[in-house]
Amino acid sequence: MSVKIAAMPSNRRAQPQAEKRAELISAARDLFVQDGYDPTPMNRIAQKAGVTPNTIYWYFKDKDELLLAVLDALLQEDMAAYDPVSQWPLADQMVWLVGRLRQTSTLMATVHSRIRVSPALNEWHDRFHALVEALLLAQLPGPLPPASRDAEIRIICFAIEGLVSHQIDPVTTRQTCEALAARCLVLAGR
Amino acid sequence: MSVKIAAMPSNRRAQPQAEKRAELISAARDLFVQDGYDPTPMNRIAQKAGVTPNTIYWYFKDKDELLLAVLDALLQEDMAAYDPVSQWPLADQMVWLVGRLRQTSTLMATVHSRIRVSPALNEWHDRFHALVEALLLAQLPGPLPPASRDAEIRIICFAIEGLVSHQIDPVTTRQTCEALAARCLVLAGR
DNA sequence: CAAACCTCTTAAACGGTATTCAAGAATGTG
DNA sequence: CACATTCTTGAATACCGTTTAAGAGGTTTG
Repeated sequence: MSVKIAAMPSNRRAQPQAEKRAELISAARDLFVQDGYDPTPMNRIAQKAGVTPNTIYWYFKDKDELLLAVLDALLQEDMAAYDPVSQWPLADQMVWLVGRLRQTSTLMATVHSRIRVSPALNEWHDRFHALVEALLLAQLPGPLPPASRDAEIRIICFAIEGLVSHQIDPVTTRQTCEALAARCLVLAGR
Repeated sequence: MSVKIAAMPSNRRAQPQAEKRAELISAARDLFVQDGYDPTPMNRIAQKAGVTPNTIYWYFKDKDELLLAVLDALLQEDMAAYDPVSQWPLADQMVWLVGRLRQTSTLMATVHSRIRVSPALNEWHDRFHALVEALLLAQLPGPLPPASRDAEIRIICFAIEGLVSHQIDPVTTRQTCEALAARCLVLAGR
């Protein structure tokens, strides 16, 4: 308790730090999306990134924390891709979103099944839902009565989740999205 | 290739067979529902049933097959409990169903996340959805145009799944179910 | 320059998992 | 009593996520 009291500045090379982390996230993302979370051993992630499994644990506390980073990366990509879509008709937006999320549907199922076991994942899931609901709220036509408005948003949100996680043919998917959008119009027109 | 050609009649004790199997299913059910599928080792299931882990593998091929048997048992109970409920108003039925399924919501998430990995579980899930949709179809008020009818059933089904798997307070749950039922009335009245 | 230090990497080990194997006990049949 | 079938088990296998202890290699400091 003598010498090194406040002498811990963030000194060294900072670039490789972020780069390696990004490489690990990228490798994990590919494998998680393709094979699923549970079936992908840390083994293979490390191998794909050209590293020993232990190395991952210097950058991430857990396999769960790695999953969290992957989810953040995917969400960021989705948000960027959504930007131009936000001008489309509501039903088309839903169809687009379903198709987009379907590519990572296995991870969506993983998130739901790990919510009870990982508090961090639970928080991420809550933030994700809040985000989607906010986007949906901005897209609803006209002023709706707030009581039914919230219910409507929840229904749309859950329906999208259902369409994503159960593989359903494109025609049926579109019909369902049209039905959801039509309902909002009916409510707004009243 | 000489002696025992066609000498394998199904002879022995048949009662203990089914009893032991039922005990294993019961033990697994309690643990799966309480702690979840993945966090429950075959270890503990065997211990709760007063058996060695290996014994389970004489009655069930897999942990997945054991899960399947548990799901069948739960479904049977739910169906029996639903019988009187089938006379209630549609919204009340939904609220009841959500509350009922919530008790096994962790298993529902497990099923969804293991669909891609276990064909048998996938089939079970398909049958389950077909069953729920058939029940819903019988409950829809009046004759609906078949195109929107199917979409409506899907939406209700997915909304119920969403209400079950995301913990949502009772008031919000009821509001959502009322909104779903109200929509059907609007469509039928038109 | 050298010593101390921090960042990063690794080989090896640990505890836990589902599942399999080989052997044996229990139980009805001839 | 032999015998085959049904059931049970102790031990082993293979894999997994994670930890530990040790060490390279560059950075700072005296």
